[in-house]
Amino acid sequence: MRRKTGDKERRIAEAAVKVFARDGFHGAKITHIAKEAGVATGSVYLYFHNKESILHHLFDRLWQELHTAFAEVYRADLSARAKVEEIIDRLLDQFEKNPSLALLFVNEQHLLLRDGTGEFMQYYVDFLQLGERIVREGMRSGVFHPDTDARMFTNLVFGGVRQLLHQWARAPRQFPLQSVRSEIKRIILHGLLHRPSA
Amino acid sequence: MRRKTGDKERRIAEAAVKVFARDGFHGAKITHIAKEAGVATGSVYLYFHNKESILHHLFDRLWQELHTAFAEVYRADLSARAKVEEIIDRLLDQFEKNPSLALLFVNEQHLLLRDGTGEFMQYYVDFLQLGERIVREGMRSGVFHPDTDARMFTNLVFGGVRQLLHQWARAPRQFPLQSVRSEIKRIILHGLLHRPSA
Amino acid sequence: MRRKTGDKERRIAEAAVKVFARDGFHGAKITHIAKEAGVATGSVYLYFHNKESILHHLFDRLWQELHTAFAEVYRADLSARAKVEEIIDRLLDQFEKNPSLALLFVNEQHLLLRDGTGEFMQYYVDFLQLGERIVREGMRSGVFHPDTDARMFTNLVFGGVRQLLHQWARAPRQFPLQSVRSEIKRIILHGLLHRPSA
Amino acid sequence: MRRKTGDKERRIAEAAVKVFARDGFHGAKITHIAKEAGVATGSVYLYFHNKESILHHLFDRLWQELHTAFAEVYRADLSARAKVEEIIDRLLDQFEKNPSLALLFVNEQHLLLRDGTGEFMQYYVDFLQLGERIVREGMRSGVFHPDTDARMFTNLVFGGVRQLLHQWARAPRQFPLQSVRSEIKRIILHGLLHRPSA
DNA sequence: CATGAATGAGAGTTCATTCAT
DNA sequence: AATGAATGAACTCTCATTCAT
Repeated sequence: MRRKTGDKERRIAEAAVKVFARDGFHGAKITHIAKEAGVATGSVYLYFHNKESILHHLFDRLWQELHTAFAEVYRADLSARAKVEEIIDRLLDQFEKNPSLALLFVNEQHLLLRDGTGEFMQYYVDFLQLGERIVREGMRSGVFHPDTDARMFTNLVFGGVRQLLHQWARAPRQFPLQSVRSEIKRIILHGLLHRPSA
Repeated sequence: MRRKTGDKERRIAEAAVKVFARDGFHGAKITHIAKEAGVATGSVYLYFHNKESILHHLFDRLWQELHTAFAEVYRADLSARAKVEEIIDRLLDQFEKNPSLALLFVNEQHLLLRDGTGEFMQYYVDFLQLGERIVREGMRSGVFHPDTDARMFTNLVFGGVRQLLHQWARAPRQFPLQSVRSEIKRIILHGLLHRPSA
Repeated sequence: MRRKTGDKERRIAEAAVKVFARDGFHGAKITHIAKEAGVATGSVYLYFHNKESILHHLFDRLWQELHTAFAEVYRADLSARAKVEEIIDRLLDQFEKNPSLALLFVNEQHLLLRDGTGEFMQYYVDFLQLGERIVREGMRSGVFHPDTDARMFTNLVFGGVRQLLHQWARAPRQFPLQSVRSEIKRIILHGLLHRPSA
Repeated sequence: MRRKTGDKERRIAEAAVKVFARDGFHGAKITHIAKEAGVATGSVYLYFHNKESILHHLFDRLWQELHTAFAEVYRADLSARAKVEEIIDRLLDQFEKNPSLALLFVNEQHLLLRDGTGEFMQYYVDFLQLGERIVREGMRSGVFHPDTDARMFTNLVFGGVRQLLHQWARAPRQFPLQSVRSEIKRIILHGLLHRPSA
């Protein structure tokens, strides 16, 4: 028999990231994914139930990894501020090596949010709650401004990071990830206003 | 209710906003848009060249309006800080009456960004530059922190607003636009950190 | 607009009879049916939900017509024997002009019997019951043999007619419908045995 | 239970009868047949050239057995009437132990009749001719009615048996094979009419 | 011989777009 | 200008068959 090589699923998944990122989920043709993966069309269906399940798989995996990273940060012995900074870093780390994944993340997640199902959904919700919890932690300890709305803050930052990730993926030179990291932190921590007295 | 007068184009455009928002651009069927607009399928093609051009039209119009609003703010006799606040308000104003438009804005714009063409593209780029200019203006006058990266800041805020707009459109109760406005401003102006001395 | 000509559905239905009869349901391609009907592929789906529903439609219509004919016979003022003969005639009448319909009837009905749904199913069951009732009627009046099992008889005759219909459709010369009619009647009424005394 | 010895071909054939009967030839998947036979998918192709040839094989074997049985009857020292009765019995005997085989016989034979090839075809034609010969034999000896059309009669009976076999396979309780046997014989021999004088 | 993963041609169906009325 | 029936290209998915192991 022809033994399952074991990397075929990964090859298909990686090809899908690339093609979904390039053509968008609806513009992506299974045939192209198969070709990109060096596999026959039908083989895609040996590993994935259908086109949409490939997308689900990718987001499930992505968010599972993010979740793991975030949980680690959350449990770490760090100040709330350090946790906020670390989470931003971990989020960006996830995409640093793979701009295609960033484009997928930024452009296609709404397809899955629409129906609200999928393993990844739980991780996504957890992530937002975790962000809120850290913010409240910092508020209790007096480091963060007491009037902060934790949920708004978390979403604001998440959306900002997402947008910058998008810009980076489209033009890495103009938005070097190193600057992205530091600028995000500076702005969300200190705000835009200049306070010479501080 | 308006009857079949000369406003068919607008009726189709409005129907498209609704259907695109509900079903997504690719899930939306021209037939449904026509029905929603109270118009025959073929009539859609009397006013729009094809499906994609409807989307282009919607984004062109949206960004043109945003552009007008932003330009007004930019030229106004306001402090840089007030301009930043005002721009956020104008951005949210645009969607306040129309959650469907917000969903369209948030979920489907990437389709048009992909190829980088379209009238709206110029307005979008202009908007980001205008944000940068205002930030630099504030930096020069000493109100904004001198180390701010204007482009990063603008994108961060734009992404954050986008995300909160999304949340609002999906669950208006949990993200009342009024709170969204004030929280965004507070956070981006003062940052997350608490400075009792300030 | 392009007015619905009204005969397109019939053209498709008739083409389907022909193609199903020739190639079998599974061997039949929608494309071929469309071409045979002088219609575009997609047009088939304006009139029928899917391939299987064409088959359902054909059998529904066929059995509805048979049902009407049978009910007429049943209600007529005829002896039980005359009714039996008449029903056989009506059954064959239905196919006399359309050998393809006969092949469809003979070869593909089992596909629909499998799941037991469809409008036609009721007519089919009714037909068999009606046959039984006529036989019992004749038994009561003493014309038919008292030991006859009405259900078995009905099925036997139905099966026999079906088989001869099949042979006729495949080789009309060898099984002229006129002989088929008279032979069936002779055999089922008098049986195979020769009784000189009778 | 037999283990993987040299009987794979038979195991596949038997599995095929079951699966073809249950799902129909076109609904049957080679994979399912293989699984049912306890064999790998590819192994099916070691014993059969392709899917259709499995069907051919089954019908060839079936008709060969029927042929043997019929030939035996034909050569036996029996009256024409007894031969007719015996042939009906032998036909039903063949399926008595295997309702799946009956369903296969009844529902899928038309697939092979279509092209008219296959070993079984000869046996099938022979069977019909043999039926005719017996009928003529009985006519010559004066036992059967002289006006009988032997070919029509044979087909009528064959079709009737087929139909009753079908009913039995679908609902054995309602059509017990024992009653089926006796009723068929009674009806075809004596006919439906009641003749008190006889 | 046996295996079952891999193949890829092919079919049903959808739907943006066209066009006769 | 307006209509909506008609079109047909194109895509997803299936599954009989093959073949490396």
